[in-house]
Amino acid sequence: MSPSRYHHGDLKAALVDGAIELIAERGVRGFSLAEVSRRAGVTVSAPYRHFADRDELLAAVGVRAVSAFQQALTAEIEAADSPEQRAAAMIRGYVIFAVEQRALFEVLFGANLDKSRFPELRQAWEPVDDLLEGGIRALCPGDEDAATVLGDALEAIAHGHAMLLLDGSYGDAPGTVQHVAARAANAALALIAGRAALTPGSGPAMPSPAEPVPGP
Amino acid sequence: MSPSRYHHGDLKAALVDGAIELIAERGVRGFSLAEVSRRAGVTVSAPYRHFADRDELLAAVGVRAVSAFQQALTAEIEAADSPEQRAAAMIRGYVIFAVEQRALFEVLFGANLDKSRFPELRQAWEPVDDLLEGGIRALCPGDEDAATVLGDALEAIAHGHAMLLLDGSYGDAPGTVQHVAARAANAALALIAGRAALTPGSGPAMPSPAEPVPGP
DNA sequence: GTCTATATCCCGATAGAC
DNA sequence: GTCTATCGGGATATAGAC
Repeated sequence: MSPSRYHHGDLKAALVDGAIELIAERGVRGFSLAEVSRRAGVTVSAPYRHFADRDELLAAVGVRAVSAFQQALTAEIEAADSPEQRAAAMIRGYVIFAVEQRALFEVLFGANLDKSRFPELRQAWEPVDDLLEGGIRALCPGDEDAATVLGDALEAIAHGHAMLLLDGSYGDAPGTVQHVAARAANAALALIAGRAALTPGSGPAMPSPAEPVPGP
Repeated sequence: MSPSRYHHGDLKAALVDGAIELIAERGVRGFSLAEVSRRAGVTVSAPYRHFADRDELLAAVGVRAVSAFQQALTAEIEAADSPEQRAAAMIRGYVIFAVEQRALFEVLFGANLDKSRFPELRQAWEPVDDLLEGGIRALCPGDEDAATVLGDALEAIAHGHAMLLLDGSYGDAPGTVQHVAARAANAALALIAGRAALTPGSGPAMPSPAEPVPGP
């Protein structure tokens, strides 16, 4: 069955798939190039034909993760019919993605990849940025600063719920994911309803140093 | 002079201190018993006289972290004079603590300690939980469920801002920490102002959770 | 209570054979 | 493109000397 020399069909793709599986099992911390190689049935040196080092493989996973994230958010948005509902749907999709694609989510926000080294990663984020930012802007027509502040707060709501959910802070009873996602969406609606309190000083006293959308 | 040996000193405390320093430099991921031992000036086997294993030292750091967290939140609360301001102050303290005591914060939320193994950790959390949930209850007199939902949402706001801030999503310009903490507090106030949308089913009938709101 | 020494395991990365 | 072999590093943890 095994010839003395064995050429893999598409090792590069197999390594990315294996990395996702491994991260799903052990988290980003438990990821290692060696273990991924083992699972792909190749020696630890084989991956270096396709990736310069460990981080380059992680970055490839990251690109796929951003794409999946974008797809998930887009799917959620399509079912909504008002700016408010669209924002709530995005928050809901954000939380659900974190759980259902936990490995990808961990790579997105926990891999600490060097963005300057992997410009394709930063580039992959752009459509997601547009998606999030554009959805929020509809809530604050003609007020860019307000949209940025509101967008950051909404994202923090999504991210906070997602992280605490992944940490197990909400327990693991059946239905918890949908429950928490729904509550995150409701929190988003509550924040939108009370958003007048977001900018206490009516003027734009504090220009934001923040980037509109995250990306590790 | 700092002693290079702890033969007759308090190695246990020195290890906890060193662990915090190390985590502050390299994060929880970069923590290792070996490196902490090196920094304390003892061999890698010495800590095993005081801690059964690596996680037991981390748990000791965790207990100290919870205590410091509680202290930070309490200090913020004391300066507030209304339930809303108290909640906002807690969120602000939460975010600032995450940055100023980053190592402790990482242990609290990123060490993934087995709480069933370290009941003292779970016990240490109880006063903090009471602080967070109790402060919220004043906003929802006589409605425990609403208080829980609101409390979880507020905590998610704090946690989301803190995590994104630590991840560098908001950049590192001077003043960013105070700025983000203030925005998190404002988001808390906005959420409180619009909290009717948090419980779409039980509150006064609202046809749509978020109907058009007067713009800025 | 700490040290020396050791066992065992993991990792990332490279050189050269085929 | 993959393998074999290897280097250099680090980790946790234990046994026994002092």
